[in-house]
Amino acid sequence: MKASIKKITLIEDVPSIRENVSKFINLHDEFEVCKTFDSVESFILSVDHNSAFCPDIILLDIGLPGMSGVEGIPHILDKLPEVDIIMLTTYEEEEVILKALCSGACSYISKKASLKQIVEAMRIVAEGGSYMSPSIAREIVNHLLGGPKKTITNSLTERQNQILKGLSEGKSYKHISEELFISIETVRTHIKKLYRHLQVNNKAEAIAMYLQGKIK
Amino acid sequence: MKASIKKITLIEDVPSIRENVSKFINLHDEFEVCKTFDSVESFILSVDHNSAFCPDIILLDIGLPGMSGVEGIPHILDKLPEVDIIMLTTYEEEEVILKALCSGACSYISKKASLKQIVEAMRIVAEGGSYMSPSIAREIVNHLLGGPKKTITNSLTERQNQILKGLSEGKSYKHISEELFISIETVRTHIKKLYRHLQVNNKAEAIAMYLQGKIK
DNA sequence: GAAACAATCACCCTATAGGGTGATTGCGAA
DNA sequence: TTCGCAATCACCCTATAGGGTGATTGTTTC
Repeated sequence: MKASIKKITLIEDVPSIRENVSKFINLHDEFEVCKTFDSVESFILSVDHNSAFCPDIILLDIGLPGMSGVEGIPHILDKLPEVDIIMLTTYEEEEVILKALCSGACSYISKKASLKQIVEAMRIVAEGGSYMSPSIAREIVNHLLGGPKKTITNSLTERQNQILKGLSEGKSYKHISEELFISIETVRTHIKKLYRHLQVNNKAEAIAMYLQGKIK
Repeated sequence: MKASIKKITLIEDVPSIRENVSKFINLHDEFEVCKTFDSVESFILSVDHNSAFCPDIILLDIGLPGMSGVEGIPHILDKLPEVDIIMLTTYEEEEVILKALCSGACSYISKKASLKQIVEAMRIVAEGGSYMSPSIAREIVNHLLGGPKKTITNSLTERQNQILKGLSEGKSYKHISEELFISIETVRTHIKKLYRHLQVNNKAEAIAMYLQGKIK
């Protein structure tokens, strides 16, 4: 693993940054910048015209003209599902970074970081890790909980939760009633009450709340 | 903010660790260990009997006798929603740590880390951040994508996606048909086809797939 | 230019969901 | 000990969902 040279592609619209970063990366034996692009569009075109071309890591500017870096991630992963994407950010814009990570980027690094740090981030990623600053890490942990503190607002009874869980698994009222050894009428009663409690009018909305972790 | 002394509670079953960590933390002016407990149960009891008691940060052993640390997190957050929980782990068991973070822990630290590092992690958390090693960070990024590579399997047509989106927002067939300027029969046809495509039999299952990001 | 398929619409029928009202039991808090 | 409320069940009615079959139009692909 350590022996193989990782192929790097850089997508960045500012020529000077493109050149400086490329040069610095190429000073390291384990990395090699294969190609550089000034936009996601031109990168995609290149991949379409040469299916053999497949970098190991893409350094992707977050603020590109035309299609932004974040928008570009799904398109890139669509073509190259195995590639590791590191976002290059100007500031630590937490929301944008979180969105990039959710879209499939596996790490990010500030352009203000030293070139040394950029290479360090690439090493971490090449070894299957992901660099993350404390503030972004916390942001992500909050995201895991489905939004900071909105979660705690609603809360259902045990029974209501059991039944809502059943609903979200696609079970019918009848099926649920049989599983819980209660009448289908009782199931209906619980559902009516939990709808009112959640202020929704149908299964779909209730399930959406449940799956998005806005309950309990 | 910096001026206030953070109140720390330690939940750890091994007395020697409890004492050593407490003593070391108390050497630092910004932190103060208020109380220590040997189990989540005894901590909860204490909170119930003294509602005024509210630490800022809880250091929670992941491998406790009785209720484990991970199991204890929701119970603790139920009583003290605002508290920051740092898990104390023996090894970097990625699955367990991920589960702990999903349950509401905001960071974790290895017991093998130096006492200095534990205090460092506490500082990061006190400032609203979260410590995270590269391997755990990567694990979490993968989790954000809803499991490594399962996502890319299914894919629906544009129309099917629009309609599924409508369904997951709780809209009726009729409502959707009006929004898209098509007949309700057409909506029904699309839905029948997308159900077959996703191998489901009702709204609930389709919505679950949609919201869990298993589509497109 | 035939074959495949997305998008559109129609009619059949049954099953399921959703809203309203009302009742009983049993528990825990005021 | 009354009040509130969770859990249980019943019957009313209408709206919506779901499955089957079949047809037309237009685009894309081989």
